[in-house]
Amino acid sequence: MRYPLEDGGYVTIATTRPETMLGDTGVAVNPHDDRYKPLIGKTAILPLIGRKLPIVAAEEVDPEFGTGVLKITPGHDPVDFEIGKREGLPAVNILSGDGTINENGGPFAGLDRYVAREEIVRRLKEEGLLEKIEPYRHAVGHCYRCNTAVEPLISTQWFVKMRPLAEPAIEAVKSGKIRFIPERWTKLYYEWLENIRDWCISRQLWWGHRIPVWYGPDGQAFAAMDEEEARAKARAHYGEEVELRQDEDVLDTWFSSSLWPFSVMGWPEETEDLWRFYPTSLLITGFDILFFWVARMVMMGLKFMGEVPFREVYITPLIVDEKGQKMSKSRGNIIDPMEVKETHGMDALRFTLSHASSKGRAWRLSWAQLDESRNFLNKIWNMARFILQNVEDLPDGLTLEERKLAWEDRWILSRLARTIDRVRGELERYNFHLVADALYHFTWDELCDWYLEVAKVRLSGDGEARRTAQLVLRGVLDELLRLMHPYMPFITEELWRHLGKEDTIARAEFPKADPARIDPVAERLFDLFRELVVEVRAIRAELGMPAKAELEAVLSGDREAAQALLDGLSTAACRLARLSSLRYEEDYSPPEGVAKGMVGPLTLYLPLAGVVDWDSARARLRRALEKVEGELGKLEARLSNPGFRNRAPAEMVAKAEGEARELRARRARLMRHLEG
RNA sequence: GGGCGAGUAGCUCAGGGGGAGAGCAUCCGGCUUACAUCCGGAAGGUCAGAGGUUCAAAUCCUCUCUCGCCCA
Repeated sequence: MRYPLEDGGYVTIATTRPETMLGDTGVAVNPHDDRYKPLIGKTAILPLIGRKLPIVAAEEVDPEFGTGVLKITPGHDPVDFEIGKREGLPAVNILSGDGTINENGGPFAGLDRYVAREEIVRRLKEEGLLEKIEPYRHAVGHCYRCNTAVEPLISTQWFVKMRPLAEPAIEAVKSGKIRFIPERWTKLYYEWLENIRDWCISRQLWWGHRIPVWYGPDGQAFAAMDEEEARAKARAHYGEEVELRQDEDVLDTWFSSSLWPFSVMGWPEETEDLWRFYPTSLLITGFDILFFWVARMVMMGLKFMGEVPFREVYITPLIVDEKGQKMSKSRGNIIDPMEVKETHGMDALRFTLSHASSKGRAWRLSWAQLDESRNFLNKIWNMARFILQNVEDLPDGLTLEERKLAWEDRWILSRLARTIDRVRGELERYNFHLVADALYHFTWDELCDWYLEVAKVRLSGDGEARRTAQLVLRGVLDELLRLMHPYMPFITEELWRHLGKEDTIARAEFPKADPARIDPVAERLFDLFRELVVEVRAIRAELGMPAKAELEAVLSGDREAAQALLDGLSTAACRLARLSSLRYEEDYSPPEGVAKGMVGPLTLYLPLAGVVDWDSARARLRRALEKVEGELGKLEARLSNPGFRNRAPAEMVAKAEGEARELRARRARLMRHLEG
């Protein structure tokens, strides 16, 4: 559109909304734009209307965009409004509430905005003021419900003055009355509050909490708790009864939400709940509403209750799909909780979310992870079923007191005690994913893979040994269910009842570790036992032994270690490693055709029959030797560094020396076996 | 322009000063009476790059690169 200049000539201005010209009160150019610099301070004439438009300088104008000349319509554009305010240009509203042009539109008054648009274009064309029309993809906002183009216009709205509210909210965090986890969010919180702007709380919606303000006939506003109070205020003001009209707008939902910590407990009544439960201890929410909600709850809590609404704020990441994209229906990457409920169960969803929670910004959720959780729950179910089947005949009243525990009992009880400690510790630090991890690995890798398998030895027998195993199994299940319950409430409740409990598990005591159960001796021995079983299995698998062949194994080396192992765990070792026998010989001289392996300070001899790849056997030993030499090389380099000996803690030096000693012994054995 | 987060095994991610871990995927072998949604074994990584601090760096500091988000 061409806007004539008072002194002759014209400037050309591009617009996507020609009808807004009716509200133009100025023209702006960029002060650094040489093309238009001379025009600053001059005057343009608004076509069709004749209004005089001062030409002003504004940094906001992008010389590259359009023609580089901007028409200023303070009444209908936010940027123009700012410029207009700065330059003292009047704001003219040309629109009525129904989308028609109002009396400020001169000859176009009464026309629908789109009709007016066509009419204006036609008239400009007639007057030779239309330079050209070209297609353009614009970014005018549309209503997400009715898809109507949204027209910015100036109106009266209610604002909350934020500065006086923000100061105490900053102070509450600075003084430590509120703590953010992870701590880094604190910074963002400060930044927002320190640069806070007044908050517009009027919303032009048809639903919601209506703004509690009533207007008299002359527009005088009366804010009140209800209409009756407003009426009283009006009566006092006018000295007579007048008609009142309530503001038609509703409050921003975040305004109502900011009152939530106390309004849900009955505020403004002084209820018992309010006294008892305000402030709460912990708020858990996503970082995306740190400003919208969290900061505002703090401000309102301090304002109306005189106290912070919560002591700690745990900020979670945002749930996204496995590619890191925000879940949205239009993108089609939604994981629907209702579908998860059918296919995997809510426990699986809960466990997955716990396990996948992290301190980053993305909380990735995928069907693969849900599968993993479902498998874990299935494992728990089967583990519990096995235990329950095996303790059916356990009489009431028996306890572990005074009973002689097997090595494996001491081991699993020790591991459980450590797991309980770990779970409690990580819960206190809000490391939910580490809690999930601890539960997962204790249950699967220790209880199921090792303890249950070893316990089968005694369970298949009878007498007191069987009773002890049963008691340990039942006890471990009992504690483990309580420990897992917050992470998987449904399955644990169900199994709890199968354990014969009357009351809900939700009311049971959360386990507390008994330090006396922590048993490093049993852990060391059981580790050696596991090493033995794994070594036998590995040798068979790698050397291509038939899976079913039962073997006679011989141990030699450290007599003491072998003794404890054979005394307590040889039957279990035979069962788990499929051995027909396991014995110790101090100076064993193996015949031909014996595979050799390393088990801690012991050497394992495994006479193999059948189709065996002896080259692999030697290769296996060589690989072991290479690994030992590699590790030993690094250790010795460290130990020969004077700086390490002088500066590192003595226990680190001692540890390295011990490890080097063991590796040297192992290396010697490996070399001997490779020669033989 | 400013700020924040992420970059570790093929994939998804833990770990956060003492020498690298999980699940899935891959390869080999198993229906061993709780579980094939399972069991056993194996392979796979100069922890984005470059400097620095330290006896010691995936881990702490600085810079660079890539990706994502927030604010203006």
